[in-house]
Amino acid sequence: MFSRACEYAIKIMIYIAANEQEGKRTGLKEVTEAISSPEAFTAKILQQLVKNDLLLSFRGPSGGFILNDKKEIRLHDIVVAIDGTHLLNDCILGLNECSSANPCPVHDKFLLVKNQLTESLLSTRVNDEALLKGKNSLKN
Amino acid sequence: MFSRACEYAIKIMIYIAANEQEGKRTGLKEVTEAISSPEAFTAKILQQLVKNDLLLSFRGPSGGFILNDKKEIRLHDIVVAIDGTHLLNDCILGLNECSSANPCPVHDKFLLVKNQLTESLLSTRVNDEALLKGKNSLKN
DNA sequence: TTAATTTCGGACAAATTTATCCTTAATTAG
DNA sequence: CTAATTAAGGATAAATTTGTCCGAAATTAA
Ligand code: SF4
Ligand code: SF4
Repeated sequence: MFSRACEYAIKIMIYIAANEQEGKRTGLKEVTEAISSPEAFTAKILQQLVKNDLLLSFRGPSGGFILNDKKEIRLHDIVVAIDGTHLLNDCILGLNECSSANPCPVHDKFLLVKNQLTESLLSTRVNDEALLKGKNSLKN
Repeated sequence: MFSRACEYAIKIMIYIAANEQEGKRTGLKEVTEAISSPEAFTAKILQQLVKNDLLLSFRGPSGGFILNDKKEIRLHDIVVAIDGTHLLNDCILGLNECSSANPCPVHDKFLLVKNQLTESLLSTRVNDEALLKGKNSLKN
C-alpha cells in the first residue's frame, strides 16, 4: 500500500509526537532504535519530513527533531510528503484519464475504497490519543 | 496500491473476458495492443496467470488465451496471483504482529479500509457486466 | 512435411526503491 | 577555543521491479 519509506515515516512521526507529549526532543538514533529501522535510510526520511515542513530539526548535542506544530499533522500529510499523491489521486488500474461520466470497468467499487482511505488519512492526526498510546508497539 | 504488473493483469483479464463473451480467443499481441502494455512484459504476466490457473493457453497459429472458467474469476484471484496476499493481509505499517487485543496506533481506521478493499476484490468478477462494458477504456 | 505462428522460458538490461558510507556543517558543553 | 555531538547531503551499493531479447517448443495450415 505505502512505500516502505512511508511506513517508516508514519512510525517516525507517531514516535516523535509521543515523545514530544513528554517534552522530549527526539534524535535519529533514538527513533531508529524505537521503530527498528535502518539508521542511514531513516536519516533520509527525516530530512524529507523536515523539507516538507512536518518536522523541525536542530543540530549539535541535544539536537534532534520536533513536530512543526503550526499545523496539526495528519497521516495524510505524511503520506503525501513521502509517497506523493499518486496512491490517493491516480487510477487504481493506472489509466491516464478517469471520468465519472465515462467510467472504467471498476469505477464504482474502487471509488469507495479510495474515498475511505483518503478520509481515514485526513481524519487521523499524529497527536491523536490513540496513536500516542501505541508508541511502544512500533518495533518489529 | 497494486504493482504495475498487477494493474496490467487486471486489464488483461477484463479484456480477455470481454473477448470471450464474443466467442473470441485472445492473443498476446492483441491484448498488448488493447491495453497499451509492453509486449514482452505482458507475456510474462500472461504466463503467471496461466500458472495460477486463471487462464488456459494454446500455442501455434490461432492460439492464445481464454479464461479458465472452472472458477468464476474474481479480482481478488488476480491480485493474489500477481501481488500475493501481502497487501490484503499484512500490516499497513509493516509491523510483524497485529493483534486486535493489543492493537497498534492506527488499528481501527485501517482495518475498515482493508476490509472494504478485500470485500471489493472478492465481490467483483471479471465477467461482471459492468467490467465487460469497459473493454474499450483500457488503453492509455 | 514444411513454413509460419504463437506461447514458453531463460538470460539479461534498465529503472526504481531501499539502504549504506562518509564528509561537511552546525551547535553545544566544557 | 576545542572537542564532542548531531543533522545535512552527496556518492554509491544492493535489492527489487519493470522491461527486453532471443531461442525452443508446440501447433496449425498449406
Ligand atoms: S474510475 Fe476507473 S479509471 Fe477512474 S480511478 Fe477508478 S478504476 Fe481508474
Ligand atoms: S492493527 Fe496496527 S499492526 Fe495491525 S494491521 Fe492495523 S496498523 Fe498494522
